[in-house]
Amino acid sequence: MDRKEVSRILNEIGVMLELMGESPFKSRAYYNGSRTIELLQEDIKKLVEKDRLKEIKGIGKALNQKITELVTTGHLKYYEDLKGEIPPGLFEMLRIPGLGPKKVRVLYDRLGITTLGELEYSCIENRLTALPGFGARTQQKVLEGIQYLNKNRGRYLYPEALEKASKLVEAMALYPEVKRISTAGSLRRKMAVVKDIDILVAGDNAEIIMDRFAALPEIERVVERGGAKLGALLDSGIKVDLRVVTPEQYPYALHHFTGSKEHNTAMRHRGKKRGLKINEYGVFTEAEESFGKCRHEEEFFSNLGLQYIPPEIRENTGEIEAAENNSLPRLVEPGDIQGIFHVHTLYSDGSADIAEMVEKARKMGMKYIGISDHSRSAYYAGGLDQEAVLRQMEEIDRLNRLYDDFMIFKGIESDILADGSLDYPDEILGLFDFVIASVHSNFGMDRGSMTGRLVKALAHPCTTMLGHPTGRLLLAREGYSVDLEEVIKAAAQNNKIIELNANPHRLDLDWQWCRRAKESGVRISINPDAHSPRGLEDVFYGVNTARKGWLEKEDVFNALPLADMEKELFSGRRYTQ
DNA sequence: GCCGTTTTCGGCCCGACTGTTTTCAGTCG
Repeated sequence: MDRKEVSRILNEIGVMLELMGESPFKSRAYYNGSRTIELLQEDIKKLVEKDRLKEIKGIGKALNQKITELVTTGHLKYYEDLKGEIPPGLFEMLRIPGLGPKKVRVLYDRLGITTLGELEYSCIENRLTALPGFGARTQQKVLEGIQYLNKNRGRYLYPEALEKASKLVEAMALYPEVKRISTAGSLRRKMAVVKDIDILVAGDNAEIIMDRFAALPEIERVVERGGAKLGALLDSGIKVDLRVVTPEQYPYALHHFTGSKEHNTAMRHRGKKRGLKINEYGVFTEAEESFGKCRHEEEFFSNLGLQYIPPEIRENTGEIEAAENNSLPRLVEPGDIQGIFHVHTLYSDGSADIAEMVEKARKMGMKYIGISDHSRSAYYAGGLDQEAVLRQMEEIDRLNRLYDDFMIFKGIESDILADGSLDYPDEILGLFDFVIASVHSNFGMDRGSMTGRLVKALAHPCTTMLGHPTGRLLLAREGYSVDLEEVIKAAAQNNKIIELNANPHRLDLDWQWCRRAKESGVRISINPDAHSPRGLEDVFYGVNTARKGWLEKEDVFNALPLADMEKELFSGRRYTQ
């Protein structure tokens, strides 16, 4: 059993313990354990073999024993017993806003409700109002919650949420009462998928600011409102939380509401050890006096003896320790990107010709572009036969003569066939400046076979990089089952690049794995997988993910200047007969 | 269930908001 699965089970145990009314600290121990395993850098099987799990902070005797059982046998009796006691429908009920473990437990104990359907029926029958801690309002909210769940899965891709949030922020910034404003939360941390939009405002009159906000045309409905906080639904269904603080509180609140929760928790623990209390209003000594003054987040961190931690990496994965030691990475920036690979054209399923893609790339300030249409097996996408490959190469040669400050590299996105081989004979593959090897078929292979398939493709001398390594489509499709640890190892051994597919529906490799690749010495190419000129801009979503994965300029393949890239692609890497 | 330069027992991050209550529990972030 792998790391991800172990992490999922520990988390589920935490939830079940809450549902059973166990000590909240006990379930928290499982949540912490789950998170720790999820972010584990080392191979969990090896840790178990060497009996080194117990050295990890947060893994004690009980968790050590349980994780060991899971990893070695694939089962955990404790987990299965718990599962036997709790109807699966209770987990779904937890997704309803306003229902937590305690209330779900009451519904189960008193009304015997075990599914969303039964719950909806009980609401309609007006049975919830008689329960302790419930009333008419709660019953109505539960009913609405069920309907909302049915209508919407409630998770959104980053670009959609960003667009909506930016509109709200721009509109609010025009009001004189709004002194400062920013998005916060997962959106500011640039997560690939977000649940809601958090907006923080500094101002002295919260009531007026909340009135202004509630009156914005995008706001469909205000669902909660207090003295400092307003929750609303947008017409698109996205939940927005607005929080108003005073200008003095703003930097602290911005840090607090940016999170992540895990980062904040660790920051507060660290503060507490130094006799400081950290909350959204400030940093305070034990005598409740303000500790240091700050106008910006930079000062918030420096007052606490830390380097400035960029929002993207506030995930409590070592950033606080690094900030303490002055060893935070210098994260890659959009301006570091020098060129763009993985570009489709009219030759296969793109919507523009090579010249149009080149012009757009040049406008973006790029110094090179790597054209890579689909290979012949990708019938559905108009994959290129050998004749088309040669024709395209001639066109690229012709276009290249037009520029002395820009380079078009000849490439292909070659399907990785089921047996791990590439889609053309080596004589053809050897003609390309670069080859992206990607899986587009036989997604259902078992983990071992799929891993072997990718490892074999990476070992091919003509392969330059591995495209969209897991094949996932966010909110739509799980990736294929593959052992990324092995894939990264193979990339390192063969000196190959791994793509970070920057299409916002993919963002594949995920940020945790970017970091793992970096540590293994594997460089990442941030590729938009563009099918239109506009699509080239997706590369910047990939930069977000790369930053979350602690990548620096040196870790990013397409941050290489043109001259260095020419050396990379025109020297020994290619297959020669 | 985890943890310990005061501790192997007694803590465990913190606060706002809602709806139910009449002083607070539960939920959420």
